[in-house]
Amino acid sequence: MNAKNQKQQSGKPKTAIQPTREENYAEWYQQVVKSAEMAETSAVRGCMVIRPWGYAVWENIQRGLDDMFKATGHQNAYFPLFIPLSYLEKEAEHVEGFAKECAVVTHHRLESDGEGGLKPAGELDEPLVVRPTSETIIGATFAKWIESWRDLPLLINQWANVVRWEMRTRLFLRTAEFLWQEGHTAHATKEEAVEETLRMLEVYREFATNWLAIPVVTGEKTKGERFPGAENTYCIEGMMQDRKALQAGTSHFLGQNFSKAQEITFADQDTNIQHAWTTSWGVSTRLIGGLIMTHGDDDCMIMPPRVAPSHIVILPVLHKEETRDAVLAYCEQLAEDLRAQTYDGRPVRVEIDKRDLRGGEKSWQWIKRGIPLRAEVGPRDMENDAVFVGRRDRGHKEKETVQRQAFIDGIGAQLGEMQDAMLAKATAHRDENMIMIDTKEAFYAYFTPEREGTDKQPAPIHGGFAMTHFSGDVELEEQIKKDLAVTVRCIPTEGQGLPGQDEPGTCPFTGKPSAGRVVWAKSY
RNA sequence: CGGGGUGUAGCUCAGCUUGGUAGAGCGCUUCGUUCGGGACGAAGAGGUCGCAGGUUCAAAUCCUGUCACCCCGACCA
Repeated sequence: MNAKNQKQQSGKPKTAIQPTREENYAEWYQQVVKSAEMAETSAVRGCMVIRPWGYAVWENIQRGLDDMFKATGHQNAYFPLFIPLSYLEKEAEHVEGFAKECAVVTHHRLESDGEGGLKPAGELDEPLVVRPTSETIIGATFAKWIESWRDLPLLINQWANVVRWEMRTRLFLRTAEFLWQEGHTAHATKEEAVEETLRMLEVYREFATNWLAIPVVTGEKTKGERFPGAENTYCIEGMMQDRKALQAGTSHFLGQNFSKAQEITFADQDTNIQHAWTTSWGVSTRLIGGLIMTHGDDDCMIMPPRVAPSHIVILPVLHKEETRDAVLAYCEQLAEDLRAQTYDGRPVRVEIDKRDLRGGEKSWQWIKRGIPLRAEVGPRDMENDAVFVGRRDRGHKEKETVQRQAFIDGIGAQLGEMQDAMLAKATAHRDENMIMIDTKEAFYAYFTPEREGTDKQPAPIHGGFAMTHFSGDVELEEQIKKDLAVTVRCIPTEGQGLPGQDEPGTCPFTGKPSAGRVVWAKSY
């Protein structure tokens, strides 16, 4: 069904994109990615082109996180894209976990196939794996760098692309190639390594909450969901608007598994040779998918100001030739004054859209991109020394005239308010859809879609985060996954104020004792 | 990798059942009228119908294979 048909179909309000979230959430997501001009599919299967408006978001994410990594003592470095196959083979669980999704380079040149085409030639002695993650190649380097306890801790981060040959891909959420950062650290003691793992988990929580306005639950993964080769995996889990969970970042305590596999050893203060304790942690362009699914609405994207590529667009109303130059000059001055203001410790990011397009069309394009503020400026505003302002997290007709100077002076505060409002809204949605469940029947009912009307279609959006006691049986978790496609998202870490989290109780599925509640949900 | 669906103009799609040599809307270009809100009129450009075979006098249409994308599973950040 095309947009036109849908528009004519009924009296419902016209939305900037179709379908609405309620009608078809998965399709809505794809329309946002496309219509907000963030990314598109490419000629290469499973790989995306990140467009300037989407890439600018990634640059802001990088900047914010990188500052936090530096502030916690980490340094950036860069390691090879290619990993010798033998490296990957060293850690048994690790290989098993990644083997199925590795791209492998077997040749190093091309030659003519005699029919006008090219064929690979020069077979490599040892195949190279395109990194799916860099524990092994960085571990091998660490083994060379570390000799003494004085070399520890070693705190390294890499910004890079990785490749995981996934069966099914979705822009930003799961692509064959994606951009991410991976932190890798080595420590003298287990305690220090665990502390590092939790420190970076907290950095991720802080970033997701205060930069992306995505409220997250932090916690530990169950054995079945753990990173291949890790002792413990911790994660941040956000709730999307369809109430499914999105794993938005992970932090792994790797114990001595990788240091033993790769001989990362050091001489301690008693001259004994010891294996180091390592960690790794990462977030990826998937965060942008989380941003879309947390904040977007039926009119497309809404950017939290802190990571928005631009904060405000000035839309000059230029159709009268005699006022054109004056309006433009007024807009230029306004832009200059706004840029002199700061938000989040940096100059306000301002655009002027002078393109010769119809006002409505232009305005809708910026609405779809999710820019926080739109200022329409025409002769009338100029006469009143005012601007006509719309805020993206409010209705598109809810615009108001503001005195120019008051608007300029208040822009930083207004962006801050919008950032806070977005977090508050997302948090309320999360809290509304978080429930404590104490019986197996109630649990199964909660995750079984309700049928509505006569068409027998499952309710498209249902469920949420269910907190139950849990005995920890791997088989039970498997069974529930099979029955309902629901998994334990995490065993929440303490002190998040989650209801009943730390109270002991009884597992509703097995009747066995349980130390505390875990979070169950369907997930991406 | 299993089940389902779709590939036709830049985009969204019709045409396929019943084979006869390419259509619409949007977008784009030009001109005019408009313009505080996703305009209207006129003219114009644009496609070897995903790809490869086969059947046929003739294939977008029928058959086989193949590739890509989407949805549901399995896998996963």
